[in-house]
Amino acid sequence: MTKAEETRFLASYNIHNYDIPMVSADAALFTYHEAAIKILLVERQNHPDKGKWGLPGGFVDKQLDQHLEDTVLRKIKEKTGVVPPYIEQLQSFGSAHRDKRDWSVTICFTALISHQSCAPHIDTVSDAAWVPLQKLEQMNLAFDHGAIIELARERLRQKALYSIVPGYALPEKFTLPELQKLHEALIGKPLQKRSFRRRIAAANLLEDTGEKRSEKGPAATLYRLRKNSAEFTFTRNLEE
Amino acid sequence: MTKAEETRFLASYNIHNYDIPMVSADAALFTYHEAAIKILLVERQNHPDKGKWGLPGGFVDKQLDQHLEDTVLRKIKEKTGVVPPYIEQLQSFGSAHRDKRDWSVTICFTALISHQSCAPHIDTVSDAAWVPLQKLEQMNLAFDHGAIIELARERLRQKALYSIVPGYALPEKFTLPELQKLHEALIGKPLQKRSFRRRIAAANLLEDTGEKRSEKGPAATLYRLRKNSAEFTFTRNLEE
DNA sequence: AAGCATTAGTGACAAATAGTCACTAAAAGG
DNA sequence: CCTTTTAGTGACTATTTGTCACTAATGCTT
Repeated sequence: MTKAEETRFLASYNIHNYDIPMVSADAALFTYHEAAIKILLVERQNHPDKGKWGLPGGFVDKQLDQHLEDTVLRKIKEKTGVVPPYIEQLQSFGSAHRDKRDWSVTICFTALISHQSCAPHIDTVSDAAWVPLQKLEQMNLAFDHGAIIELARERLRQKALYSIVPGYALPEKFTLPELQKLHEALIGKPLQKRSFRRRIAAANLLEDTGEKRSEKGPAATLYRLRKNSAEFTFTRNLEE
Repeated sequence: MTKAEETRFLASYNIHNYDIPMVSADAALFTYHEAAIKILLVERQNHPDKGKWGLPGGFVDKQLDQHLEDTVLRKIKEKTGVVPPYIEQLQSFGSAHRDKRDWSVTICFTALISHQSCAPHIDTVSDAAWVPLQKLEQMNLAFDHGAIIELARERLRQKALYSIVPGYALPEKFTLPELQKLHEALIGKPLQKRSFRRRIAAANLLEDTGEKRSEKGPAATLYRLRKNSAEFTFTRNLEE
């Protein structure tokens, strides 16, 4: 049904210009919510791969965008209503086959954001949703977006070993146990509390908000990320 | 003179198609020769920036190239006659201003090769040359290639602290003192011989060729890189 | 109100790995 | 044969992380 529709669409698709590839930018936007790492996915409204879910992104608009990042941020803002506090270029993917229309290049970014800061807006957008990484396996994503997410996840996993970049996926104020649980979720193994906390304290990466919060135990201190703490890297990895 | 020529060229340049950016791929190809880190530069034969030197690279050719890497490897082979043993994607640069013609995106790669393996072919190509990194400061490179090289160099510097990737810039057979001098050149500081050798030995990254070579002192063992030694990363950096 | 389970935060020592540096001995050249 | 240079190693120090028990704060239950 949609298969035949797509075939018809592809047959009529024709780029009659200089023989250059299409260029788009995509975002792997992660967050951490309810003990799960989630990624923002969008349901495609157009061919090809109509109906499948994939990364938010789109073609570079030469009028609207001055830089590659502008394209991604524009698309992220469309879906979430806000601009993420952390964004970094992941890698570009380009080949004759990754898009059925034509030779296509996508410049992919990894971004992190707190769940709360964009939850209100996402609720009003019917075609965007936070998907826990665990649920991705049984999903058939558009294009090569599955492989892209895989790479983004692996890179984020590495960062969890030598930086506190994952902290940008938490709310502005968070506790050290929360940050550790996020790192553990990324790495896939438990971490030593002592090692984890010691190095963060030594590098002075967090600011004490003066507030505390308690759930099932003693109150935990609420911290926020200091400026430029994304740039800091430890010279030694935590044990995997 | 060439300025007016370029202005005329730019005025007549017109992309009459879908309004999409140009896409090219460039290579920062490094080698180590005569105690200096050198990069392969090419003199531009066409506008814009005609006459300036820049990175080897060019537009994606949808007929010739199946993947982005094919574009770069094709261009590298044109200039050096060979395919480098190490290549990795660096980063993409895209903006409305980086190329005077139009909105332009370039996907940049970092590659390493031994000087000897491509020296014969380069000698026959008049518009390509190995340029020591120290000489780059007084050069006015094409486009944003100066900034790209800066980034590639910094990334390579990091790799010198936690991998032996730089080894791919040496001949197939090399000595440990040679490798260490290369790493020191990248890092900009002397390294502890003991620390440097100990970790390489522990990780079993090199294969003893059984041969030795001597210059002004005792004969040094000749090693070659084991397969996949580029993938290995130490969990702890050397001291900077 | 007292007791219990949970857990934030820390003290103290072991383990692993890099830094330091002197030392031996192998080449090359005079 | 002596000197200079330098590949390679032994042995100890320093630094950082791993380990784990322990204290005490908090919410919940009885």
